[in-house]
Amino acid sequence: MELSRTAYVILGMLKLGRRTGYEIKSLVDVSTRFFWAASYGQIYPELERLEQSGLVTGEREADHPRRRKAYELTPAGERALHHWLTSDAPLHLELRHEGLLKFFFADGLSPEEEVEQLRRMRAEHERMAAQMRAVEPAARLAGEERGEHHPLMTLEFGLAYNDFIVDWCRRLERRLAKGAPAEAA
Amino acid sequence: MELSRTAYVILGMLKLGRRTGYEIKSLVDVSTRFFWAASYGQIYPELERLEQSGLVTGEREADHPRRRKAYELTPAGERALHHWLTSDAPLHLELRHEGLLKFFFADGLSPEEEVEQLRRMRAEHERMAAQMRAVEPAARLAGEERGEHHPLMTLEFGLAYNDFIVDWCRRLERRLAKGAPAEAA
DNA sequence: CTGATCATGTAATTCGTTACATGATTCC
DNA sequence: GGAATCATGTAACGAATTACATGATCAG
Repeated sequence: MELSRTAYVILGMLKLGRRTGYEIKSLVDVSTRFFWAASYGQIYPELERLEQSGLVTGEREADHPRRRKAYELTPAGERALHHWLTSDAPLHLELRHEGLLKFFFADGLSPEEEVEQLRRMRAEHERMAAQMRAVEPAARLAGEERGEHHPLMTLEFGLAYNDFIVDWCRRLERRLAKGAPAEAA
Repeated sequence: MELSRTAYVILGMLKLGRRTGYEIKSLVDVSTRFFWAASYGQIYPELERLEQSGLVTGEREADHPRRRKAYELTPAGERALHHWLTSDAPLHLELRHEGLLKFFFADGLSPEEEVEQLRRMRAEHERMAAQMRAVEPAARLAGEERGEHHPLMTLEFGLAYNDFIVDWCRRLERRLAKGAPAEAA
């Protein structure tokens, strides 16, 4: 029974608690999104499939003021999640970075044009870092309350990661500003 | 005239010299692949489209021992490339990292299981770094000869980037080995 | 009462990979 | 002579985004 990565995102989120598709999507958008995104177009059909295969159970909540269907993990779902978490299958690793792609081809640009591009790339990573810092307090609180430290640690990684790229951009910008030679580090 | 990112990869590679589709693919596989991949299924049809729109010209090489079609940039192709390189359109930035995804959900794992996963993630990044180091001398030489420093600088970034992640994994592995508390950095 | 948010879903489209098919040439 | 590499292409499939449709409820 091969599951998609998105399926595991869902199983993982349900391990953290009973949730609707909408809630899963909202959570993803402030947490895993930075290294694994998911859209409604994936989540709802995948929930359907997971229920069909008995890895999750959905329940219409009659008490809730809104019409909604909340899901939780079945024992089989827990097992599937744990199996994936400990499996030695090759990891899907993928980076698509248009800023780096442009930089690769930047030999024809003037120093001014190049600095401008580096600034734009840096701005994007600063924006991401800011978004992460915005959710950090909530993540810290939730983590402490529930004894779950990994979501916060992943967030810290994301911050360090973005800072790393921001620093790299900044160094190059400075060097180019000083009538710089384009020599490597 | 909106072009795909893959189209720009091709234009960029042709800016560096006259090339066949096969050669472009080979080059991509040892250079941009780490932050922007491309397959034959994209390259050949895209070359066709680019020729149709007059951004590249292809020529059957009669002198060459093999039957092949080499392409080069037209002035319009050069302009399109330069326009993209200096444009302020939002950058496509995407990271998909199954290792981080697992780490995010790792609160249920035993320290041993977690260390094992971190090791696997580290191994993948070490492998990538090794691949980059393998092509580094050639990239350095080619860059010096032709005065094109950015491909090499991008490679150096890739190395630093992978080392950054490798270090992060290593730190956590050590902490976990010491009967570690899972506290954040 | 009105806009924001909660909530569920689907259809169309785009993007990209994988696998296959084919054949020539070069290296050992 | 046979394996590796050069070389071009396509078809099928899968993964994911975007946009759309729909409607209820909540906050001001």
